[in-house]
Amino acid sequence: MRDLDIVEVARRSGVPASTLRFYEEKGLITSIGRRGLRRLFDPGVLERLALIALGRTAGFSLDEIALMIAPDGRPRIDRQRLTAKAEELDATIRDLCAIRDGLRHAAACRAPSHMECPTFRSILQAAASGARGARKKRAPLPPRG
Amino acid sequence: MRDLDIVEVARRSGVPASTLRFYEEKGLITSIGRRGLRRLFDPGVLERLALIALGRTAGFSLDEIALMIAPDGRPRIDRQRLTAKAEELDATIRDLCAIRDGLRHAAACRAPSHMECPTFRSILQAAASGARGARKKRAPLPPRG
DNA sequence: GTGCCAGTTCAAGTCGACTTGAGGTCAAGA
DNA sequence: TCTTGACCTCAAGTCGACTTGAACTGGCAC
Repeated sequence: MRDLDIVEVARRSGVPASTLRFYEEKGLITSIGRRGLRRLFDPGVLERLALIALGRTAGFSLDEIALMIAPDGRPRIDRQRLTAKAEELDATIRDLCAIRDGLRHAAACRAPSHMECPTFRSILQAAASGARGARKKRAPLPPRG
Repeated sequence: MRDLDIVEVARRSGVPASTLRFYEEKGLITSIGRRGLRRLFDPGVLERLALIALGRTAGFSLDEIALMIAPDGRPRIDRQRLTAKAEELDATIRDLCAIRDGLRHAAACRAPSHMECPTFRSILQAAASGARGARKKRAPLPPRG
């Protein structure tokens, strides 16, 4: 495949040109030259962008991702880090499942007020104790389609 | 239970005083008076804060939550909204499960490079097509314990 | 009564990931 | 050749949820 200009990369990857420039500035991707003003990229940038998207969805920050992607574009990944992140995701998933079930219950429940429904109250309890716990920042989820 | 001053509410709820002031300013909670300078709150504020925490964990913004909590503190919740949010959470959960499995696989996989592992590549594919899809903002997950 | 500390107000700052705006430049079409 | 339109750079702005800083004040201990 021939080199791609920024417009082409944007089109194929779904990542806006402004974001591509931003990523380049951050060192997440590299352009290999210009055609006129336009940046040219190696087609491999598409795979790299996919890797970045993966990392973002997993909850890594751009800075973390930058550390994990080797300059040559191949992932340079610390297995411990991956495992740790997987466990973090597990916790997140458990929470979200509980909340989702709570929402479904609240939507279906016929108690006169949610506050009088034991199920809802117990969900509240869980949420409250979550807030009371250690306040560690969890990476936000990125936009999704 | 007697009225609680802001320090007490902070202690019991785990929510910093600065955040309580911020929430009051936003109209999410209401103080019922002062003792000297200190705000006093009805003990019901604790339940309300739990409700707010629940909403945040579910991915609602503070503004959305403000709309859902009636002035009297009892939830005023649109069942459709709840169901919609539950479905959104389902999608999120599915994504996160896939990513988590991918991370676990990547951590365990013995392929010389992740890029040569078909499983990893297929995960990449999924991430990439996610990025390509409609770019709707998903609410970030709040901090958790 | 007077000093101190922990509360108060209000404005401004922070953080991450981008986006937007103003003004500049280049390649291609008329 | 000249125009046009798209990309360029660089700085600044945005968004959400708070936090922080400076300056102020009220109740309580001494």
